[in-house]
Amino acid sequence: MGLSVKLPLPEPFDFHLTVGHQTHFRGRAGADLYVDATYYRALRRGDDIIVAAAKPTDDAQLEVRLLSPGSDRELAFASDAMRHLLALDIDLTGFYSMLEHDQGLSDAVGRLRGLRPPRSESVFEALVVAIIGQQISANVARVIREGLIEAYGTPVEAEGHALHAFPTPESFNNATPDELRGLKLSARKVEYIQDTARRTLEGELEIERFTNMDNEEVIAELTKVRGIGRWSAEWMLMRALGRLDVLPAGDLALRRVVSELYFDGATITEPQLAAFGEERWAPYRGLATTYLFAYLRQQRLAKGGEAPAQPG
DNA sequence: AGCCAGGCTCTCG
DNA sequence: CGAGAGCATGGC
Repeated sequence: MGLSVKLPLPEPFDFHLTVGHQTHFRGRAGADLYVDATYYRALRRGDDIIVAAAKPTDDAQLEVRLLSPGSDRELAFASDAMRHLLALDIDLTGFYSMLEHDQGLSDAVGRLRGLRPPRSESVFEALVVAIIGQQISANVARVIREGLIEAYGTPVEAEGHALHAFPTPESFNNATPDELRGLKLSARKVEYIQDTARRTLEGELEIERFTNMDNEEVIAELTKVRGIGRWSAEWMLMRALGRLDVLPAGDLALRRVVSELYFDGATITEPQLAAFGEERWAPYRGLATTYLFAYLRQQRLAKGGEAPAQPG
């Protein structure tokens, strides 16, 4: 059994699209699991692991269940976590009115109504995922991420499903570089990830340090860290801090999709995309980015035809 | 087979 | 300054 609570759903909210995007429409992606129309996640609270499940109810609410031992306190943690992970706290109305005046964007993402920009559990998770994803294709990054989480995450069972909490900074810090290289990371990415783990353990990357900074201040701070460039910092801003007006203009896939939608396939540079986005999408550049990535993921899925998403 | 992927650092002119 | 090499591996 276990404890549960029902959350009111914001409007608009599409559970399937949001969790599907979080799991790359594959049912499982790293620490996130989406099966039986239920979103599962194992979360860390200090040294404890809280296992939470979320599922929409017939009366248009979101039921959050606590699957690990605990009481009201743990349930409240699980419920807050789900609100954070699924971005239930943000207001999408401004973005949607902007969309009405943007033909290119609404043609591409008009069918994604109710998608919310899902978030990571922590700054550490967002940075590690960003570092893994540098330069390589989203597919390769996903494979490598799976391997790391299986090897270093904490295994948990949730209603018969295998689940992993995202690895701790300690676990990466204690690993030898050779072990991590064995998991398909380049020697350089191993350095970056272990350095990020060490800085996290030393308290240098605590989320509180960033919450009062504006985007450019956060980027300036993070890019002092070797291995974290502008793109990775922007990834962290979107995924960990939930910033809604971030445009990773250096992102190759984003440049290509914008080029297709607005420039007839002509190549655009990073400064061109930055200027275009500022004029066109501010203050919702991050939402536009999430929607375009989701659009790309759906395109790829439709083309590749593998790994069906859960029925919605 | 070879080339490109949701970057970043380092080196060199 | 800007340009170019190298990185690791999966997919086309």
